[in-house]
Amino acid sequence: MSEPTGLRARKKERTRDAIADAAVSLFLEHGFDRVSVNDIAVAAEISKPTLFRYFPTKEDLVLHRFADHQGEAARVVRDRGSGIKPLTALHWHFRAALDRYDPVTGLNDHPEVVAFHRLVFTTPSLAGRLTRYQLEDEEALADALGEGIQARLRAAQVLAVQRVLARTNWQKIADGRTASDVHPEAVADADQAFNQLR
Amino acid sequence: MSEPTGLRARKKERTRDAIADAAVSLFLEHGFDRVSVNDIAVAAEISKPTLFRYFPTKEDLVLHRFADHQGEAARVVRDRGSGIKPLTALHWHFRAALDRYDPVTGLNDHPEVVAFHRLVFTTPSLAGRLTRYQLEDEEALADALGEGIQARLRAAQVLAVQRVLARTNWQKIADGRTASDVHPEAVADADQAFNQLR
DNA sequence: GTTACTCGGTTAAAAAAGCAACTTGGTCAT
DNA sequence: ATGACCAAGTTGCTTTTTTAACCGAGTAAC
Repeated sequence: MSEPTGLRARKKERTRDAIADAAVSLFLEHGFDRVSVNDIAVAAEISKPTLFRYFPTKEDLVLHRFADHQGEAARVVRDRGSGIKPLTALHWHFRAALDRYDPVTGLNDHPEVVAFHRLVFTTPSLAGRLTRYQLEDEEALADALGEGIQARLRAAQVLAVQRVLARTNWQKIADGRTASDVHPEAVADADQAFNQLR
Repeated sequence: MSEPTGLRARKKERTRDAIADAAVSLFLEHGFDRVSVNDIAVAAEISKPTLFRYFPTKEDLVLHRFADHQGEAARVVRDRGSGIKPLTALHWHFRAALDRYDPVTGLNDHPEVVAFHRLVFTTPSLAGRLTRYQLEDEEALADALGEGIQARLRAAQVLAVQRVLARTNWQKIADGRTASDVHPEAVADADQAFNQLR
């Protein structure tokens, strides 16, 4: 089942996690701009070039969590069962994410996750970079949906909807409500939004 | 004060410790001969060639603790203050080791240390290899003491005395007594032995 | 305005580690 | 004794990491 991870692969993954963890925890403590990549390298006990071999930019130290979900929407569409419309596949996928309180849905009240979201959206360079990821995601989804301007438009609308939903959920959490409390509304919002898309 | 240890040196030392710890704990649990170097490599999460880059033989995985004290007697003699006789320097050094319950004196009742001694002295290949270390130690001490057969003889006698003292202490500990209980006798034995050497 | 820092990011060379396949020597079964 | 196996070390090759030095942009001092 699980790939026979060699020693090399296992250590690489651990190093990557250690770097990202050190970075995020330093960022949360002091703010993105007050922490240098050198500080992170020292905290993670690696050298600076090694850090950049794992993450292309300082921003990616934070955004890799989004990056890891790159192209997910496109994949969902491509891998949907036969006879299922793209939009329903995406809808189900989002609802499933909601049900497991996946952080990407904004529906997660773990303090760490909340602080992380705050970090991303209140740091300009991070928010900026995040939109680049979203653009690529959008392109991939467009390709999965077909060709021409039509596919592009639908891809943009779907992702815009998902962003609005996530942002809405996050806002309610930020106001102090719990994830499980918000869950029903989140599901209702999602259903309405996806139905409206058709 | 502390050497400015680079990243490389620090990690190397940690790896070395991790290997040795994994090895000794496996040996203590299953016995020296029932544990393969491969088992150790797996437990320490390194590859077999890497293991042998750190320790030349399987025995050295255990004996490095003695190896790290290699040439200590010689050093004590060379670094003694002016006007101090070699024998007194060695005497004081041994007494200091007794006072801090250094495992090399045999005067240490930590279960781990006791088990470790048992492991070394009941495993033929280990005991054998240990004598090789002692020989080298003896040569170094002889060189520090001077030249000729005279120096050699004295070196051999000093180290023989230390071995007897350690073995005596260890025996008492093995009989169930505590280190602090044995300590006065150990000091008296040492004083007598060293005085007799003059 | 020049000087000197700091910070994000890169480069080249050398050390270290991983991997797989090999040698050597012993043990056991047939 | 032959062949199969296992364990201690080794070898050659590749990948990863460290190190120190550098680049280019920004910025504060004077």
